[in-house]
Amino acid sequence: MESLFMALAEKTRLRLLNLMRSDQEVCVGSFVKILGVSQPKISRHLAYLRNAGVVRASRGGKWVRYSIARFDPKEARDVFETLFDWLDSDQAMRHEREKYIELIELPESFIFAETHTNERDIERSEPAHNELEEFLL
Amino acid sequence: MESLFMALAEKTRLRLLNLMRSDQEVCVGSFVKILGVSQPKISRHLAYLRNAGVVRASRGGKWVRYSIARFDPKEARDVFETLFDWLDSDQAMRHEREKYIELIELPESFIFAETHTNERDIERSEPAHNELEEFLL
DNA sequence: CCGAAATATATGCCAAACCAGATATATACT
DNA sequence: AGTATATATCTGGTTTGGCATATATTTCGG
Repeated sequence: MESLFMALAEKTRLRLLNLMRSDQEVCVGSFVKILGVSQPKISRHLAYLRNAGVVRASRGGKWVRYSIARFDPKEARDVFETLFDWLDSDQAMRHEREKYIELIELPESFIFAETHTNERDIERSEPAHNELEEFLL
Repeated sequence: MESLFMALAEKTRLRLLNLMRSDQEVCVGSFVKILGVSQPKISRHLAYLRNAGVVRASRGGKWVRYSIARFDPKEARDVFETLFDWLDSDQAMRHEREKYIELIELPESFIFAETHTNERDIERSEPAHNELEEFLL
């Protein structure tokens, strides 16, 4: 219980969780780009959350996607529900989250690309960060 | 927001908050006796909670009584509600809290004694810690 | 009514532990 | 190879606990 709250006691981690709401799976690259935080920092905080049992990771191809774990006691889930409502009342948090939701709703979104055929791979091998940064601009 | 969760990320502080549920005002001595933790440690963690804006203190005579503060955003209060439900699902927490509630329901409870008449004072001048420790045994 | 004693609470200090942040390096996948 | 992600390490700052001590408030003795 303490470790869960410890996991929530940091801004970056709250922003990470905010993007993982609604059973969304988010890959590290998205975090990096949307939050504008360095990749090692993101990775480290994700490791914190992982160790605290707050998120789980699943590797799909080159990407690792994180999502919020389901908790044993229902009461813990309820805490998260209310936390999310709180996050939603925050202007910046809501904006970041909407930005992410827009992003993944793009049909050509490469963020969640699974295994690709070769054609697709070529598309993806384009300088992806440029497209993404353009979109996020 | 982070500071609030930081305040919750420690067992002693959670136990303190657990005793302050239901708009109860609790004096430092009660914490010390019920939780079995040294007085400076209690005082320190209470100061931590005070600085984080989680609790407020009011002095009544010789005693200082702490209670959970009311928060600005409703969403923060909701987090606390669910936190309390979670605490209540914990065996030890529930027991500690019941112990405290029994204690303050004693009509002769000296825990919250305000200014006393002389007769009363005599009662209180008995070795109070013995009574209390007896009760808590 | 004054001052000493008793009780309740807070704080200063120190060492140990812990944690965040950054950079560098390693690993895994394509 | 090159890209995506993870880990290791170091450093500085924060937290923590214990102990002693300081402050505040009431009580009591004279």
